[in-house]
Amino acid sequence: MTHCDTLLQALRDLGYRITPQREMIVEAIAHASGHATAEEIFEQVKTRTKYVNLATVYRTLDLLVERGLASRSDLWDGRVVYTTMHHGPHIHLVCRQCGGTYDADHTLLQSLGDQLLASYDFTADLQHLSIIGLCADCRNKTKNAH
Amino acid sequence: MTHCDTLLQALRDLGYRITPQREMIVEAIAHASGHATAEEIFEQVKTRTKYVNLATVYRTLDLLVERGLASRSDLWDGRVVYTTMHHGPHIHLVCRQCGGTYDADHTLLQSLGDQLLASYDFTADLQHLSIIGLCADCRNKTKNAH
DNA sequence: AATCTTATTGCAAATATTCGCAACTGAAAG
DNA sequence: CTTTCAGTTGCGAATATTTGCAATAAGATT
Repeated sequence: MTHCDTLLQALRDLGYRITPQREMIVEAIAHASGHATAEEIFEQVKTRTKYVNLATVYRTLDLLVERGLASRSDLWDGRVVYTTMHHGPHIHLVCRQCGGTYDADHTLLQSLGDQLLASYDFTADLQHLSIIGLCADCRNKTKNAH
Repeated sequence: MTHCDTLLQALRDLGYRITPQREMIVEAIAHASGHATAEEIFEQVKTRTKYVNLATVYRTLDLLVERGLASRSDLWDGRVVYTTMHHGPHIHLVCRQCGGTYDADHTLLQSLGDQLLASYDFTADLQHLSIIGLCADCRNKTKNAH
């Protein structure tokens, strides 16, 4: 069973209808290498059919995220990217000054997740957490960046 | 020295100009109890003067965040709130299904911050981190929420 | 296969946020 | 106190995202 099929089946199991639009959107995001923006996914699908609307793409992506089948990362400077959970987990370190992004080992979050579950009964999605901060470069030239 | 003055002085020290607009925006956010949206801050300032523009509010807030003087939290369902660093640090747990938010003890992030600095030379802003996930209520009724 | 129920779509309008650019004005220097 | 110049503002236009609503069509039922 391919990754797409897994996702589609998950949606079906949750009681959602599988429309041609959803199928193509899911295929697009599943096959995207790494992260993709809503716009990119829309463009991708549009190369295959004219029966898609950007609003539907947004709605489908929201749906996937809401159900934990995809993740949405707010990359600071306005970029918002989506990935299926299939994509290997990692932390996004996003520099609030230069907007640069760096990947960090997600196992650093292991104990945090456990504690949130134990203490707050909250199941954290730590697959693609974004953490804002300052990268080393920007920290060293903090005074002259405007 | 009041909290506002501290912020304004910090901006001045960084070489930014202190305009009446910035002064009022800083006062608004500093005095807001807890979190405030850009729109709320704009409304607040507008009760005092007509010489403010929403774009300026956004620009000033971005500036404060960029310089680490305030934090911006993306509260999932579209709400984006700002707080000065003065506001006590805590983790925002945001449920991706019901949109509910819960505060968690930020000391859970202590070691994470240390490790990110040690391993990636990245200074993480963990004062008001938002973590997406599923709250206990929503986890227990996953199947019938659409 | 026809029917029915209601989730889903498309479209256009509403929101939220950002950006380009000309006019304006802090604050440093004289 | 005046000048100067780069940093800021306001405005309107561009972008990004969401929402209301009528039309459409999955998928269950018969």
